[in-house]
Amino acid sequence: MITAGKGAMPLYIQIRELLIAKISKGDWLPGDSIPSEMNLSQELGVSQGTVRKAITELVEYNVLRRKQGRGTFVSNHDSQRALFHFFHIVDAKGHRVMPDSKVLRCHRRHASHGEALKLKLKDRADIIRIERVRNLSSSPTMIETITLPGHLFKDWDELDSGNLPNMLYELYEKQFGITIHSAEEQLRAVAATKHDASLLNLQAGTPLLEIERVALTLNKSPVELRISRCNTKKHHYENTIL
Amino acid sequence: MITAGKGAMPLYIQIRELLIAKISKGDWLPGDSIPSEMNLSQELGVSQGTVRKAITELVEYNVLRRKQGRGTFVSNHDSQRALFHFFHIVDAKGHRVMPDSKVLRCHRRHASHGEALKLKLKDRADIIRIERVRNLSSSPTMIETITLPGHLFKDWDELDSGNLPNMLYELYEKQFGITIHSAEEQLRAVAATKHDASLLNLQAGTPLLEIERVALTLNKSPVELRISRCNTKKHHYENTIL
DNA sequence: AAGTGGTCTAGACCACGTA
DNA sequence: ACGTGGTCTAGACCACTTG
Repeated sequence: MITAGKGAMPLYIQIRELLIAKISKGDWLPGDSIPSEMNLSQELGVSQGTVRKAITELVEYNVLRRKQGRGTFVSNHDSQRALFHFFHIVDAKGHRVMPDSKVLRCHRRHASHGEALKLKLKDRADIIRIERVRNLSSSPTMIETITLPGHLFKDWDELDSGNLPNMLYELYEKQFGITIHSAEEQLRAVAATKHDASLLNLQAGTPLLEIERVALTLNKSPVELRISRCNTKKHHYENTIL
Repeated sequence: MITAGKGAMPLYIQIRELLIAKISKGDWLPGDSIPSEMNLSQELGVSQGTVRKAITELVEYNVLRRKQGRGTFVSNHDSQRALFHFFHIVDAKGHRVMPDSKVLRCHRRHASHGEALKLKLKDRADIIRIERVRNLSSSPTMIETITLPGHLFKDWDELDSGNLPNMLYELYEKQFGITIHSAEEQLRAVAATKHDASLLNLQAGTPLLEIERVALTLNKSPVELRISRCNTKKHHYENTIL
C-alpha cells in the first residue's frame, strides 16, 4: 500500500511501482487506457502532481503513452514501434527497410547449456527454435535463429509455422500476452559458415555481423534469444549514443 | 527573451533553450555550477517549478548534473563518463575494460570526399588524422583511425603526439573547449586487411567489427570521425535497447 | 544555520479530443 | 460542454552539504 512519512520511499516511486505491477499482472492490457490522473490521485489519496510524476517516468520508459485530451494508454507493439525501436539494420542511406521473412524450420527441442543460461531456464528445458532468412531490399541478408522458452508459449504448435508474421513481438503480445519491453544485444564479427553462405548467396568465410539479442519483459525476465547473422555489404547496424 | 502568453512556446522550453545557449556559448563551462533554481527563477520571473522542469530535461540529456545540497553542474567528460557512455566494447563476461593506446601516426592532411561529407567540411579541407592501436586485456584488439577538422583544433601540433591520452574526449574538452555530447555509430563486419592483420596478430581476411562513429557537440555539429576495427574473438560490442 | 536540490500539495488556466 | 492531459504558480517541508 501507499505509505507516507520519514524513511519511506517517495510517494511517486511507490505509485510508479504500483502502476508497473498492475500492468505486469495484466490488470491493464496493452492498448488500454488507464484511469485519469485525477481519478488515480483521488483513489490513492495523493495530489495530481504526484501521480503525474509517476506516470511521466513510465512514459519515458515507453511503458505508457499519453494522448492529450484522450487519456493515458499502456504501450503496445504496433509494427512501427517494433521497427523503430528494436530493428537497427538500415540501408546505406540510413533508411529503415521493412524486412520480409521466410521460415526454414520451427520445432521443439531441449535447450542447450548456453541457451538455458541466457534464458534463465534449467538445462535441457523445453524450448521452441525457429530458423528464418530475412530479405532486405529484396535480397537475402540475415539469418535468424530464435529460441523461445516452451512454457511461455504453450499453444505455439497451433500456429501455422510456415506463415509466421514478420514482426514476432506483435505476435507474442497478441497471442501470448507477452510484451517485449527491452533487450540486450551483443555484436560480433564472424565468418559465414557453408550453411550461412548458401542461404545468403555468398562465399563461406565472408565476414558477417552477428547480433545476439536477449529480449526482456517489463520485469526483466528473458523471453527470447535471437541470433542474427547479417551481410553488411549493403546494410549496417545503426546506433545513436545520446 | 522569455515571453508568456498564447501561442508562445511553453516557458520551461524557452528556459531550457536559454540554458543550452549559455552552455554552448561557454558562459558556463563544464564542471561549473550554474545559479540555483531559486536564483534563476527570480532572475527570469518564473516560478521555481518551471526552472526545475527545464533543468530536469537537461539532466536527462546528460547536459547537467544535479548534486543534492550542493548545486547543479555542467557535465564534464571525466574518464568514467567517457568509458561508460561512449565505449561499448566489453569482455566475454560483460565487464568494461579500460583500453590503452599506442599512437602509430598523427599528421595533417586534406580531407577525402567521404571524410568531408561526414564531418560537414569542404572537400580537401584541412584535417588531422590519427592512427592508433588499442590493447584490451593486454592484447592488441582495435585499430582506430580518427579524423578531426583542423580548424577546430588549431594548436593540435603543439601536443606531444606520441603521448596522447587514452580518452581523447577529455582532451578535446580541456584543451580545445569542445565537449562531445552525442554520437552516431554504424557497425559492419569487414575482412582484416594485411595491415590490420599484422597489427592485431591475426590472419588477413579474419572478420573484424568495424565501428564508424561521428561524434557531435551539443548543437549537433560533427567534431570527430572515428573508424575502429575490432577483433571480436574475446570481446564484443554491447548495446541495451530500452 | 543557511543554502541547495528533492518531494508534495492545492489550485489555476490552457490545449486538445469527444460527444 | 465536459473530461483529458499540459503548463504554471506559491508555498510547505524534507534530505543533504557546507561553513
